[in-house]
Amino acid sequence: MGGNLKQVAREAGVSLATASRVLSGSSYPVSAELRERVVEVAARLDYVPNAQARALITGNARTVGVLVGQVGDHYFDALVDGVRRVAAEESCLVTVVSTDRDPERELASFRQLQSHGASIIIVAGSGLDDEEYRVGLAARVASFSQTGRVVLLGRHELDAGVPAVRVEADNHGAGHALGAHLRRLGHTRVGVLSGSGVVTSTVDRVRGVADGLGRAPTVVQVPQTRDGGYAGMSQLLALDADLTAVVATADQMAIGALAYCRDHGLAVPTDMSVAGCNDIWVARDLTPSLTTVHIPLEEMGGAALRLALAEENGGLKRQFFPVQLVVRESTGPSPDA
Amino acid sequence: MGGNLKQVAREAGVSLATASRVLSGSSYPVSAELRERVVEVAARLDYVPNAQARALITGNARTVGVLVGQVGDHYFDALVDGVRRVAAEESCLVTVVSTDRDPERELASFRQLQSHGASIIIVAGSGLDDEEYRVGLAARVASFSQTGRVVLLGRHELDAGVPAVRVEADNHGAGHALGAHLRRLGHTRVGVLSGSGVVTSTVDRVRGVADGLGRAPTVVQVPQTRDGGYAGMSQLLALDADLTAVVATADQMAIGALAYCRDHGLAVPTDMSVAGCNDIWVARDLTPSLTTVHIPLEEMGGAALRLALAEENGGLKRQFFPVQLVVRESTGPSPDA
DNA sequence: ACCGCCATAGTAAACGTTTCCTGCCGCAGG
DNA sequence: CCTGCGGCAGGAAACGTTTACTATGGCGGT
Repeated sequence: MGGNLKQVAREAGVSLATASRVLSGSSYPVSAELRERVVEVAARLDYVPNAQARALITGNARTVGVLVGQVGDHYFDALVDGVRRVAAEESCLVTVVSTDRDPERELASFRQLQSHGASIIIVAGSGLDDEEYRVGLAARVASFSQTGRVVLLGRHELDAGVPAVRVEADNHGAGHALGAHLRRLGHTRVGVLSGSGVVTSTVDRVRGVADGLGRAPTVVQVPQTRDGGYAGMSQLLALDADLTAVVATADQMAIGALAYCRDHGLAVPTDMSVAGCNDIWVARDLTPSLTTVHIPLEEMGGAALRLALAEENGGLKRQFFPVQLVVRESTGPSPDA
Repeated sequence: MGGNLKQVAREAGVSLATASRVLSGSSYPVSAELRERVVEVAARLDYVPNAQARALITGNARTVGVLVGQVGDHYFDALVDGVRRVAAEESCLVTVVSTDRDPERELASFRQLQSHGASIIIVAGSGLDDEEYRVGLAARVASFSQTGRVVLLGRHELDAGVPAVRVEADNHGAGHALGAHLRRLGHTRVGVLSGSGVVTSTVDRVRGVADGLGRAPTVVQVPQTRDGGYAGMSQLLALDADLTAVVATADQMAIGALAYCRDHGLAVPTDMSVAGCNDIWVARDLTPSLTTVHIPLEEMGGAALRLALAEENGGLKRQFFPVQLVVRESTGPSPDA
């Protein structure tokens, strides 16, 4: 299993130190002759430096860990894409680990990333509203921030004392915009398809809808998927057959709701208005195209990493992203009006 | 920056060796009393083992690297999700790095993963049909396979001598199914929206369409995105105004084509049949719902990792996944017939 | 001619683990 | 009573790097 630095040094007839200095890009002066010899031998032997050994000494592995709630969920995928885009520029390695919305797994995964020498950990996970979990996470963050930086992405349940960079979207504002939009259209009986009720971003959106609408909507909690939305639509109508509008806390669920309407002869938006949240790319290509709220998820992901990298020099500690209502064809005036 | 093994050992009044044996789950016998003391101290100090140092000795970091062509592309996202699902079960860490379809970056990234001690590297990247690149990749694979396993996922341009596990889908069959389907519907003038012409999976699909159709379609190469499909549709009609059907090598492009048709008053499928490939989740929720070919991308991703893990004990070297045509509403009889 | 400094090379100590090997103790067999 | 062995603890080497420190030689300044 060839190819370590010692072999290169021996083959090139130089000391370990010299070889290291050449190949690690050190500023220490090495004569042109030796330098060239080392480079040549390294190429010939296909020397690949061992980043683990290097990190053991320098402490910095240029590695970013990202904790997400669920793989395959567009919300997290978009955030991660943003992180990766920046990571590529900075030639950082990104390790994503999914916690499947399990608090215990999230803590364990955090530990695992910490163990593997990540220098930045971005927590985009579930953001659970659970006391024990909160304490555990705070402890992990405190422990890790001695050696690296933590970014809390799209969540805010930890109090300000916790040493972390924060990147957040205006989730309440997103819900509020949708609620107000429906109110302007004359809707009073509104349903909400909500993802898990302990995830802070979801909770904020639901509250926002209520506030924007000026009254309490009917809420059901369902899996945050297309099929969850489909099933939830049926639950909502069972709870209140006179609903004229539905808001989903994520576009996938809204798409499920649209499918339900189509399958059950409900015209959208004539009989039923449907709106989503996040503005996934396909929202504009549906029929009817989906009213939703654009949330700059990719930008947020990118910002998360950038802030963490910049913070070395004491940069910005918090960034808040505004959202924007995108009105399309799936919402219209209430038939009651 | 506390929390290393030496501190735990000192605090517990035992030797480094004993502490290590307790905390690394070694089978070496340690008395119950010391064991308990070590565990207690480790918990109290919040000891987090340094995986880098450990990997330096054991050589095994339980880390999987995945090379993908482009983040945000559903094709790769689905593959990666499959990998991650299995990785979670095996508690492996997954590091994904995007090469943006740049061969040079792909090679560099491969090196970077190798350097960071990945024990398995899954190459799902571009699969370029380029000689120099092929040689470079073969060299990297050969180098890495001395210490780890390589999986080539969804590509086949490397010859059989290269020591790697292979997981492939029947890309030619996918194209063939679509071509044959359109032929049965009486279409003769067919357009193809193709992604990059040097990516093997894409090339295979295009050939498949031609073979299934029994004649050469009009092909344009466009970016493999929704907007690429939209623009490509316009190019195709400029090349042949009498087209009655279009096949896209990925669903996003087909969605763009549908949007183009809607914007330009072409009824689907009456005036124009449109079909995609991959069967992304939203395909059935479009209007009209999209005829496409289901490719088990997640299963393939999962299989890739599983085979690599199993191969330690000399497992299967190659797995081939069949595909299935899914006929929906976006294709119909040719208006010419 | 001597002192000291710069440029460059090499030696060895660290980084945090795991594990080989040696050593101690008590007990059973001769 | 001595020998051997098994259960357990610790010392120290090793993994592949980086880097602080030391060593050498040439050269300019006095």
